[in-house]
Amino acid sequence: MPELPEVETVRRGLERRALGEVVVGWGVRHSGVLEDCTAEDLSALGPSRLERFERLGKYLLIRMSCTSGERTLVVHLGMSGQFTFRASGEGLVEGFVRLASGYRKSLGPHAVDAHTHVVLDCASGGRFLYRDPRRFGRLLLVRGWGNSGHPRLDRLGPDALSLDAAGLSRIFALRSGARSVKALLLDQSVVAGVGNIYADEACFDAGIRPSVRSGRLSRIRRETLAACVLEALGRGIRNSGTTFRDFVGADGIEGANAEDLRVYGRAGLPCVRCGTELRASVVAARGTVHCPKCQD
DNA sequence: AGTACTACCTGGAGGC
DNA sequence: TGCCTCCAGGTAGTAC
Repeated sequence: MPELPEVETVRRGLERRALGEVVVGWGVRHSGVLEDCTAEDLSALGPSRLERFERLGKYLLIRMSCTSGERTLVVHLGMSGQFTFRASGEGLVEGFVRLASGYRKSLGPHAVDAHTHVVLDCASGGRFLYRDPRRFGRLLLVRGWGNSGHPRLDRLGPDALSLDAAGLSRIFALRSGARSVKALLLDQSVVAGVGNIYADEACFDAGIRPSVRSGRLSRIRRETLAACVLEALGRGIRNSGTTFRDFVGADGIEGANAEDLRVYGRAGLPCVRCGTELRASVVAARGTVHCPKCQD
């Protein structure tokens, strides 16, 4: 479930740890994760210096200088993707923090296992691992350093963090209609970066029921929702992302935001605001949790 | 055109 | 203990 805050956490970790690394070997173990490119295409890049780590919505954009020119490695983590970097000589991070859910990894995040699909070896001896148990994630290779050049990128609306609340509210006004507020938030062509967790959190913070028709929101409530979306995403980033199962940052460390969630994953538990039992439902074909008293 | 639904994929949880 | 079924969810493609 890597959404904007999780991808941003990975991006910051890579920027801190792996800027300037030169990839010299591409080990593709499961080519199914590659989209519109082949393992041969990657190998043909030659030594590739990683110049910048950027992000657009839930996509990680790795800007590379290759012998054949500038390329962007586009990474989508899908539901369970991990993109980690271990510097040469750096010790393995063994085991994970045990979560409230009780879940715990048996393998270190930097161990190559059956779910490790791509291994990038660097001239320094460092190594990137792309691991994704559920295989919803994808790697794309795009020419140049732009934010377009592939249908997946071209379809995206503005990145949520590129907007202020007023700008986001205006976009909501333009794109609202018969569909639910939750469907609006999840549509990456409206605003890129919001997924199921932060959509539910933002709706709770705004006091808006996720199933409400987006076109029925008043201007004031749209503005509140926009502010709450940005606040929920910001909180997620400050907490280094939400880990329910698989998410880890570039260093293999889990995020702490799961403990800060108000509604997601808390169906049946009391509302933090009023104590009413939180209700589970399906909205926009996604598991959804809301407070029947605080949200209307 | 806008909206809704489903396939993809796998591990984990729960039932028996 | 082990087998089975169901569930989770981001995106693209299809259907309405």
